[in-house]
Amino acid sequence: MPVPRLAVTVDLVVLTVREQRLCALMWRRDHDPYNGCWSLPGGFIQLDEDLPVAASRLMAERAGLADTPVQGTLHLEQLATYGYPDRDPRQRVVSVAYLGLAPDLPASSRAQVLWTAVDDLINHDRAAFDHRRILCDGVERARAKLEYTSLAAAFCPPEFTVAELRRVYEIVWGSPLDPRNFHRKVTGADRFLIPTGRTTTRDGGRPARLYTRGDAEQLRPPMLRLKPLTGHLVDRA
Amino acid sequence: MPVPRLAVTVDLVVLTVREQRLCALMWRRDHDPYNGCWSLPGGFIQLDEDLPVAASRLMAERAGLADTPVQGTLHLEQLATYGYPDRDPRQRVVSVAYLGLAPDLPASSRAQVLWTAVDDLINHDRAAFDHRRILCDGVERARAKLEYTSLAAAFCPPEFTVAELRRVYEIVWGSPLDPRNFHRKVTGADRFLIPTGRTTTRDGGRPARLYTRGDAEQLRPPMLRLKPLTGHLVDRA
DNA sequence: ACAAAAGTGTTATTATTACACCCATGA
DNA sequence: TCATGGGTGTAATAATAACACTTTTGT
Repeated sequence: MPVPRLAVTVDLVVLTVREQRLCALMWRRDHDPYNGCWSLPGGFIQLDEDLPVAASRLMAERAGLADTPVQGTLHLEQLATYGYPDRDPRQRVVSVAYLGLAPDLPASSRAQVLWTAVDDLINHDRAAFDHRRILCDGVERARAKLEYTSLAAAFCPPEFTVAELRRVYEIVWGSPLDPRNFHRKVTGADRFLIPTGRTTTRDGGRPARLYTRGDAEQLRPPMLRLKPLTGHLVDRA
Repeated sequence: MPVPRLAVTVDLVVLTVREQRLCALMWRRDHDPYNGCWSLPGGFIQLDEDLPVAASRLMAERAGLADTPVQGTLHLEQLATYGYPDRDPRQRVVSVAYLGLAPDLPASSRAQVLWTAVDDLINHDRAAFDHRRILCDGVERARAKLEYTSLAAAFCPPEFTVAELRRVYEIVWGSPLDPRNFHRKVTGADRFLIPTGRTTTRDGGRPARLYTRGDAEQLRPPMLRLKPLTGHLVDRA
């Protein structure tokens, strides 16, 4: 019996923190289906292309973000795969979603792709296909990973202050953190932050020390947010 | 330009604990490529079939485990997707891997599918395709999730003792835990274990209370294993 | 009675929380 | 000098780790 063959796409959930809000890079559709709705940037994978390669290519082509705008800052990881039969009304498409975290960069020059606040996207639901669901899964993954990894630094410029890092946590989690305790926790964690020796006053007040991200990928014990949120699983039979 | 179409499979990493070892359900290949090697049970998805449905179907067809041998015990979740171009020498295949956790059940009656110790599989490397890599990712996911979820109970029969649960942790993590502290931790966690009132002496010694799994999915604060292992990411561009 | 495993108590150490307080800059 | 945010100290609470010790069975 013949092997069924399907169209496979890569969709990107690219998140950043800008203007005190968690934002996602969204594509404004200008034709049917879902004309006028927001969709995640993405596209079909090529026959000779590995999945992460396709994700990087689409990040440049469709999201307008070159692979390494600042060295080492752009994070890209596989999120999950979505494949129920009628998720695209035209044809069956299996979509491998990738999660990208970026500092506050200028997006593409194209007007079609825009940073959009995640809250608005989730509440007003003008998202095409199942992209609201994929976006939610990506946001929840990012929230969870801030707890036990150094990923928050991916939202920051190459050099950042402890308070800037804290604001990332507060905006992504949507809850305030004690500045003093946060400071001790992240500066006390082994290999988590590396002081550069420089300082900045860009946030006003007393000069703050600047750090770069250390090579520790895990944060143990984790930073804990209260209310674990009803952790809705990505997929379950 | 035409949309490329690819073969899509679902592969299963099904884990259990038996005879004091962590075991995976493996398929002994009897034809090329990789004749004589072990491969993960799996197969092509059908055109009208959602991914979790395909995973359940293949769990029955190829792994010989019916969907609910014991109600609620069998856990199935999406693991990751693998798609680099030459992972199957015959044709390009994108594979969505699922992770299953099961109590110590008799596997299929077919001789072709067998419980095999994970240590041996990883050390001797007689695995077909990239199935060693997928297996490792599944094992690492299971290890990590024992820390902060109640998933260890998925390896146990419907009613189990605290010591049986502890042995799951010890075998999956490969390191001993203090029985007293473990006991207090899991019995003290809210909604984690529900006492049935019954006891058993099947492990010898003083009768142990039997529990069923509670409805808490998270364990906070987490159970922590030392040496976080070099957490190798599933996928990264 | 004894071995074996379940389960409880206790204490030292470590981490988190919730603050008071001081420090260094720009205006 | 004052407002603003950066950074340190400290004491109460909670969690963990490392034990001694008691309980309840089978043999």
